[in-house]
Amino acid sequence: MAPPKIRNMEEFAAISGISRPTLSKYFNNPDSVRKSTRLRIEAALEKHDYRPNIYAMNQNRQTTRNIGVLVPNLADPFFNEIGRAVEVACIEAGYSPILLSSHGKPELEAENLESLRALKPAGILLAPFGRGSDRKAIDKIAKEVPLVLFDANISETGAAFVGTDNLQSLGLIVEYLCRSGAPPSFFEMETPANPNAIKRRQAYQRSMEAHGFAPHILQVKGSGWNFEEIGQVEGGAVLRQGGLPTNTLLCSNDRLAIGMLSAAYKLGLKVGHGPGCDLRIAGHDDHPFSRFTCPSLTTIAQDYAAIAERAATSLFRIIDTNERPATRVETLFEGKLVLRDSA
Amino acid sequence: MAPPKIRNMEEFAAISGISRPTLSKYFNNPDSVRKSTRLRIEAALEKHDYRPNIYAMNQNRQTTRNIGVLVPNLADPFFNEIGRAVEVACIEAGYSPILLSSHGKPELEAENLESLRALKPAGILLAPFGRGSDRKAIDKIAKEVPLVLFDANISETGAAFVGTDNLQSLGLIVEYLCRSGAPPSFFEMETPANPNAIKRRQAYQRSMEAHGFAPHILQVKGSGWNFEEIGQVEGGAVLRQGGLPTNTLLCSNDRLAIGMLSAAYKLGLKVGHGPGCDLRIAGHDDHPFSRFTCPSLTTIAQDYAAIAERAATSLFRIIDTNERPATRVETLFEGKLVLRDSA
DNA sequence: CTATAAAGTTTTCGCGCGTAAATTTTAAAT
DNA sequence: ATTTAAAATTTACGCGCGAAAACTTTATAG
Repeated sequence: MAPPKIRNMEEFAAISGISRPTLSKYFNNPDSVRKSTRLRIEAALEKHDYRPNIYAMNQNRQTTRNIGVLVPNLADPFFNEIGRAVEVACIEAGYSPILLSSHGKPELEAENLESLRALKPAGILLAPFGRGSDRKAIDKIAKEVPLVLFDANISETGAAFVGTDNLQSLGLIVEYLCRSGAPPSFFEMETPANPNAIKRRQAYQRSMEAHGFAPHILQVKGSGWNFEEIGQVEGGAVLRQGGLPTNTLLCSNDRLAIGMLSAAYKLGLKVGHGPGCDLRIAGHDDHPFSRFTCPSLTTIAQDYAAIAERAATSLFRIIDTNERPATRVETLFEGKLVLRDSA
Repeated sequence: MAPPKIRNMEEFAAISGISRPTLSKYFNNPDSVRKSTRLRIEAALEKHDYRPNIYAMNQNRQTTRNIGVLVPNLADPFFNEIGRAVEVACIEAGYSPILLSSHGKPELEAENLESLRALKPAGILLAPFGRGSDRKAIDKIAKEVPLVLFDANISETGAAFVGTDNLQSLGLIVEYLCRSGAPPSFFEMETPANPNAIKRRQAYQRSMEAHGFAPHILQVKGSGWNFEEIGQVEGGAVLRQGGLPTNTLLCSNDRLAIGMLSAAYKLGLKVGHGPGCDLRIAGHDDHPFSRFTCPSLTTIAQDYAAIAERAATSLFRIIDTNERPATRVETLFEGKLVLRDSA
């Protein structure tokens, strides 16, 4: 390391014996220079640890190498995992992801999109709230910046969508529950903000009818992101009240199921599929905690790694080709049944 | 809204009838201009929605308004909450927080610090890994940028530290457990990476001795951040093996306790303090899920709001006064006992 | 060895803003 | 009305880099 710190690219050019424009090319794309000069530059970099000023770099670039990644709530383990997977995919493709969370507040979504716009990102990967989303705000920014939706779909918005095939995944778990015991009732919130929840309800109905059973849907009050709380309080009320057609409950997502399991425990109900069990409870999403609930939770695992990968590559293609796809592509991955002790 | 979009501050100056240097002052500190002109600027802003180019803004500023916030793992609800609280504190103080997670990988910590350095932040709030942290990397960046540690302390590093008083909090829960039943054994990982874990063990020992009991520490194998898994597997082994001096277990943190609860459930052990219970289990941190475990978890709640607030204000003071405090201040907040069903 | 394209160099400009100095205007106090 | 300080304007420069044009060097092939 040299005592005189390098202040800018000009100084680094002087000390490394490479012209500044060539260095500029290198930093914007190392593959755009000849291999021999690339090695010379990298050798010099190791000796003097210079890094170009990112603010000056991005000032004149019409488009940066930043990718905005916005999810509704990083505190939700599902979004944490998928957000992380998307982040990794961006890094591997040579982009700089900026992962933002709206902390469960839909109004923060539009605000975060505005913040992202100020960063002049090359593209945006958005997992929208759905109903709570400001559709106009999303459409507006989608006009300026390539934008791909994932997890939750909003029709006709963004250049593409990648998510889970709720029709398939609900079919899978309804089939399992019917085959292994009594057909399930469906437990969900009254006014789900998330479009997946709505699709899951519809898929539940269709699947039940396909098996020749009458759907039975329990819709409870509650809004926001405190799903466990809602599952515990309202689910407990459902269990106390009784009158369920069968002993089997399918929850719209694992977090509701976790609350429901907690309520069942408090009521002294034994959950599971073994002998002497009072109740079967299943969820959806394979929440990281569903392996540690009491009993462990039977659920559907979403292929979040595939979703993240596909969403990212879809965006990169749009960025690289610099043209929006003619038709908006929707890609759905299948869920997998995860059998545990609760159902 | 006017059709001709404003491209830079000069155009906005022309259209708003305010000189560009005054606008520049306004954007860097709205209170630095007279109220009447501030209102004129803001009126013009509403009409033309111009926003200065952040890259050009930060290029010449020796220090930006960015605050880097780095936590070891945003997937951990505790860090998610405290990270969010820190974020809010920064926003309220007029800074732009940049929240980064090292995803449980200590080697990412140094990398993230480097990324933050490139953003020329006004300051950094760091919750370090502890043992896994690259102390030299932290010290290096702390020389350039005001840096305040929170949650986990690393002696003599950073300008200040804010965290929880583990001595007090462990004393509180050990006292409760001893008073309400048998004295607890302490369950933890063999080589905890986090300095808090080490302090908690020491605090447990002291507290037990103060109550006239012999400490009994169970150290199990395991590393990384899969605490629930470790609690389930290794905790289950401990329970099966038997030979515990009492029926009471105090876990080093809630996530271990959650795994332990899961193991106890699988073994058919009834956890709680009521009649007919086999085992008492307590944790530490008041994890968001500890209200929904079976049974709900007795634990210690850290005052993360206070920690976040104090860490942020400590940093702001250093930034504003532009001088490191003569002595490194360590602030510890008290934990609160949260009584639930598990102990 | 020569032709030719590819890659590197030199030179120059400008992005959008921060910032400083000198000057003029405005507002508050006498 | 006068004084005076505070605030706004005018003017000018430079930050660190992207980017383009014209020129020179290097590499590869025939």
